[in-house]
Amino acid sequence: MKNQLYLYNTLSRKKELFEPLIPGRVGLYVCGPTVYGDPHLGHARPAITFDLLTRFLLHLDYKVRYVRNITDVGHLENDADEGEDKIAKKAKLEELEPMEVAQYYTNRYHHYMSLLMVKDPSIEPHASGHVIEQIEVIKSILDKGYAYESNGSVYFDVKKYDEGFPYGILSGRKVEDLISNTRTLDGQNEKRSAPDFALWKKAAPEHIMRWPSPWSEGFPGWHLECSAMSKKYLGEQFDIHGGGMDLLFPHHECEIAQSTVDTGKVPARYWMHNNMITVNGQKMGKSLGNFITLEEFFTGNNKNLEQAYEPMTIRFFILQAHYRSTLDFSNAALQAAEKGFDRLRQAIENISKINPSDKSSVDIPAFEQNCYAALADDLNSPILIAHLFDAVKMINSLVAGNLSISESDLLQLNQLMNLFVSDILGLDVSLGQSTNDSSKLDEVMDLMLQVRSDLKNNKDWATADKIRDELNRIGFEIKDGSSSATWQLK
RNA sequence: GGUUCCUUGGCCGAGCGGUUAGGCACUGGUCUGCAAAACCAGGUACGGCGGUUCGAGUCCGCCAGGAACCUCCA
Repeated sequence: MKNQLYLYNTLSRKKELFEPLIPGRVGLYVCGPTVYGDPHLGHARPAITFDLLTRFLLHLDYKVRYVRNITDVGHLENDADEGEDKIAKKAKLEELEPMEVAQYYTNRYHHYMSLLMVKDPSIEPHASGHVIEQIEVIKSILDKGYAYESNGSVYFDVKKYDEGFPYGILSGRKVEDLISNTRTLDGQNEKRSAPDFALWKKAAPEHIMRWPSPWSEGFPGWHLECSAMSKKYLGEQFDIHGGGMDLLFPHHECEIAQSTVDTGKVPARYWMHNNMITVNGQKMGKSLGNFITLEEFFTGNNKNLEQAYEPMTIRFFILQAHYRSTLDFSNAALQAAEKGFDRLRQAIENISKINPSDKSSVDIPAFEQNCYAALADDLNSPILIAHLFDAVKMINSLVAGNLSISESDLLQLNQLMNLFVSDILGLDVSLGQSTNDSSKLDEVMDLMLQVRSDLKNNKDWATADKIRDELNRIGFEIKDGSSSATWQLK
């Protein structure tokens, strides 16, 4: 029943059958956050995309080692002499220890990811904890002649690399184009050529995050941490490398070049890139200032938000679009997702109300096959969700008695809904009623409904409706059935 | 300027050569004292112009509009 998994590989620009290097095992590396700002909706996308991938791989019985880094050093704010580590800049602004800032945002990231039901990676290496490994990679590249030292900094020689290796295999860039089209930046004089990128940067005097190296007191270059840490934890070659599309160039292209010189191999065989989340058609990003933090989503405290949204609404919203498509944020879209998810949630609750028959008029194996086929086709979560809504309709019809289902099929249906909704899509469908005092609440509500029933029997519609309306106002939804009434918290 | 990608119904969002995507909203019906929920039924679509094909949102070309990357970024 489980299909073979096809994944879109950016390297080949087509869907490919996924075959791991070592049968039964998957090495996955995903570019994690730079911890200098609060996690926002953009951070949720790759986290959820690769969480879905991991959950599905685990379900397919692969042993997965999922490495997702924390970038707490190494990305430059400006080029060359103005070079300053982002973390350090923010730290000075707030007069905090740089690592204190990094730790604060790392904690925040973890907190919000767990609210979104994103599972922890197997290993979460910090760039700052792997400076030694990064220096080793630089030495290796220098030894092989593909890097040069300049004024205490070390640069990767892209032109030389391009002579013997296919620079641009991932992004399709050509070195000549890069040379002629690169925008004029300050301090290019240390580099031999514009596309060259830093492996090690000498720290400016005011730069407080610095480490000793054979070349200078400084810090590792832009793209080095991923090469060094993926090699350390997943080996010279591993299965899947993931990240946002905005990292495709230059980050991943440079990573491939570094690793190829260092180890002789393209580090990952499958490269997966999630698309951006946009606001009014424009990328949601730190530098654009149009991002909404996850905290704001959950509290509703942002001028762009008409209301607060539950973490599961956001997860469902993201999963309703394919990971390689842009997804446009709007309150209307979020609210539609909220209602849709609620219907799904309610249907799962309703499964327990179904009475089995001798035989089925529904096709559960077909439903199962459809779900697996959707996931196997490059993690097509929107198609999977469409099939789940077919099941919602099926469940409600079964409850209404329009369809019939055998006991074994019912058991199977229940398991499949649980599998796809909870285990694989990672959606928490519990309705959030606290269990502590719910029994007393149940008793009170039963009493209210009993009183209403008596009123209705006496044709006192006005009082009966008043009770229903008032309960509605408080937040209880009353559903009058033909024989009895039920209620639920809205 | 270079590279890559996108344009689907009121909104979101799949599909990518021939058969209902799905959700939200909307309309009619069933049920109900009336509602709500649920169920049944229904409508609205592939940016424009050419081309390939028996047949094109789906392939090709041109045009228009938009985006991402080329600079830290998920």
